[in-house]
Amino acid sequence: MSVATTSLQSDQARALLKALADPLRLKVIEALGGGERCVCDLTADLGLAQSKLSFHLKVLKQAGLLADRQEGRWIYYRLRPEALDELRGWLAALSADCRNSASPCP
Amino acid sequence: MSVATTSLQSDQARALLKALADPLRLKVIEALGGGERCVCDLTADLGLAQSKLSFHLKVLKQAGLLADRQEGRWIYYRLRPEALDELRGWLAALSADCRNSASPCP
DNA sequence: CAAACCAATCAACTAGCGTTGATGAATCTG
DNA sequence: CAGATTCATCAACGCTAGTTGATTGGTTTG
Repeated sequence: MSVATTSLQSDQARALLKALADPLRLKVIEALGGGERCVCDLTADLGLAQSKLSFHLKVLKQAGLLADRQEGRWIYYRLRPEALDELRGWLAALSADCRNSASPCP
Repeated sequence: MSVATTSLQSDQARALLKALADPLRLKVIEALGGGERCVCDLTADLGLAQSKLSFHLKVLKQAGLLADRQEGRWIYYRLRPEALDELRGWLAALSADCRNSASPCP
């Protein structure tokens, strides 16, 4: 039996999918895979306009994929792997359901 | 060690995410969770314009999430759970990577 | 306190995505 | 073969999401 992570609603899953389905945001996610980073580092590493990055960070945060923390005038962002795991669980349920499929219409 | 399902490229994963990140397409996916269906059934069940459904089926098929098959003048669509599994694997890798994260910048 | 710095926000613009209604291609029925 | 049925495709439109550059708010430094 698996650890009962309260399974996602369809809408919540869609919000995560939508947030992830952008090339820039995916790069941000991957950049944060290595650990917590402040915004100024991310702009430098990814070569992005500050405004642009800020927009995407907001989207990711609102989707629940990122958490942030302020320290002085820097703001550090980090991944929330729980969000990824929840999405993974949702996909697993979807995949499982479709295997014991009913017989095709005759 | 995990079963080596050749892990997805970032771009391929993004294509899947993008295809899934639409309310209508998600309903189609869920409708096909119960097994193979022909287009006319889907339009009826989901209450969609034929043209609209056809558009989304194309998107899902191009992303590799669906497969189809013709029988007479009907066309049956079905889920490809492999695609969901591949995406799940990709998410797992992402989640795993970000756990053994390097120490935050000092 | 003034200047410098970091990041969020805003308004204006652009482009891509989904919708709509009509048309076309293929198959079956009478 | 003519008409009907099923589905894909197309062009035109509208809307939402992302981009851009400037401004604002908050923090630190001199």
